[in-house]
Amino acid sequence: MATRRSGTASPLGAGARPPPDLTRKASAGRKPASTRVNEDEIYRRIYAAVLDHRLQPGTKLKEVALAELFGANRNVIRKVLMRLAYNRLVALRPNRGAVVASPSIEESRDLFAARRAVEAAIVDEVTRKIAPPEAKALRALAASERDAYRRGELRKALKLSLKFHQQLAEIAGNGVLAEFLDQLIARTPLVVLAYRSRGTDTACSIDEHSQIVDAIVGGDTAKAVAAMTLHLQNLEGQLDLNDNAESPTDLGTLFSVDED
Amino acid sequence: MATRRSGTASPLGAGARPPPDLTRKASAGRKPASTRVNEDEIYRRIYAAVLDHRLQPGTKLKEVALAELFGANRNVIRKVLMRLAYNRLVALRPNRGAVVASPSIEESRDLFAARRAVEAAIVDEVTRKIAPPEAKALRALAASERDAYRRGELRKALKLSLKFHQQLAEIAGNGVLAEFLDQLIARTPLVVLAYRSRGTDTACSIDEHSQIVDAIVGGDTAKAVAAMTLHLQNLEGQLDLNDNAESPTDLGTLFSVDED
DNA sequence: AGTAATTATCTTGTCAACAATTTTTTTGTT
DNA sequence: AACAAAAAAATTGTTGACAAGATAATTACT
Repeated sequence: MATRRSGTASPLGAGARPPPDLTRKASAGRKPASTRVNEDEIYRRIYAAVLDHRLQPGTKLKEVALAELFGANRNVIRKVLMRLAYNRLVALRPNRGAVVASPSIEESRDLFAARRAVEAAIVDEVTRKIAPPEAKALRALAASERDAYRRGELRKALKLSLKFHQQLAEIAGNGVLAEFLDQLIARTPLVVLAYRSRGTDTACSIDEHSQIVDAIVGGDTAKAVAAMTLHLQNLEGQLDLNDNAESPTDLGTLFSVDED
Repeated sequence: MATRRSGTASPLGAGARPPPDLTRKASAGRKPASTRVNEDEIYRRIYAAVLDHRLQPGTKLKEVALAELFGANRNVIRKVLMRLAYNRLVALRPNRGAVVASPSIEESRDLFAARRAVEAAIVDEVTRKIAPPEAKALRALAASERDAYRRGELRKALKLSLKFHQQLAEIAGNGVLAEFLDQLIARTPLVVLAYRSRGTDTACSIDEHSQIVDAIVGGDTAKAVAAMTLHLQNLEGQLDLNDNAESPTDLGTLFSVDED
């Protein structure tokens, strides 16, 4: 029946990054159960599973299944799903449960447009106020990203790429914009996965980050903003965001494996 | 004791606007209780109470009190508080309950900077794609706002002002940016309330909206963006965002009435 | 046989009681 | 009296059970 989970492939591994948290618990690790994981960990697992294509868009995320999978209460799962819904990684339909989100083409375009707006503002501010040590740190980040990429460690490179963008936000010093950027960054991978055209790299084109740093250090805000805009446009350009192709939304829903 | 609520002034009226909702219920009004209100209504009530200064920053929002006040379950209250926390109208401290948020000066500045970034992007896009009927609608909005303001109906004027900004976002057609704007708009009134300098109007300076429309219709994106930026800077300029004054955070906490 | 209605099962939503933590009050000591 | 420690009260966090809604399966009917 439904409670059986013998042959069920449980594709929830580990390896994502901390989410925007609002109601974090202090320390509740009093129960020794091995499979027991806390709320943040569950969030990360599901997030990673979505990003690793282990959970396709449209897949239903049933509360009880997740609850017993993680050895957690259904309430905790519910909270995690709300957080994921807040970041648009899952869609929450009233009385009908949660499904992995299937971003539409339009939504994807909007997402990138929003990133351009937010990151342009960030770069503008960074260019105005950057100090030498911060510039050095940025260069170091871009360098290690490039190295990781050259060594073929795509996963690490992607991680460093994200770190680069977030570092810029931190230097800009605007908490609200940083928050927005986090939301956008959280949503981007799903879009990239859904619409990337065959044979292109998902990672940011390597030296673009270095070029952005150069432009920032140069002190020309317009030039720096242009560099960032170009960078994001290149990323978007690697995707198939034409209206012709059927949106994977419906396809994903149709072919959803429903986890057993 | 705690369950007594006879003399308790319950300052939760009505009159706010729909919040960013993720898990809306379809229809659950099967219970006839008169005091019974649904989740959205509770959200609006608390939101309005915060904006009307009936709930000062720092005021504790106890779950049971709110629950029996609205005739709702504590679970519902919890969800509402999470939504409010998401919009930074309340702060959620682990194991210590929720309090009405007290935005810091820095956060307030960041908020306005973010608004400039987001609304600049919106106006830019609107200027590129606006059609005559939309322009007409915008003018009508600006006009009725001005009229309401002249008639002294500040509340209505403020509402129309918000509507104007949201209408721009809708015309721009970017759902993500519209979402961001909603978040920013939701947070703005609390900041304005906390830091407005004596003797200034809270509402947007009247004809600025009309001027923005003029610039948009003119087709010059730079000019239109500048008009919007100026508008937002004027609004921010009406506030006391200097570091000298003690932040109302602590004051609010100290003087919190704690609802009875 | 194909389709509509009904029943059964499953899933989410709601609720109230219990546990753990924090805050307040009381008590004892210097 | 003032401060520190301990007890009591209040508040949040967690858990499991029940109810309502939605999906799937079965049966009846054309």
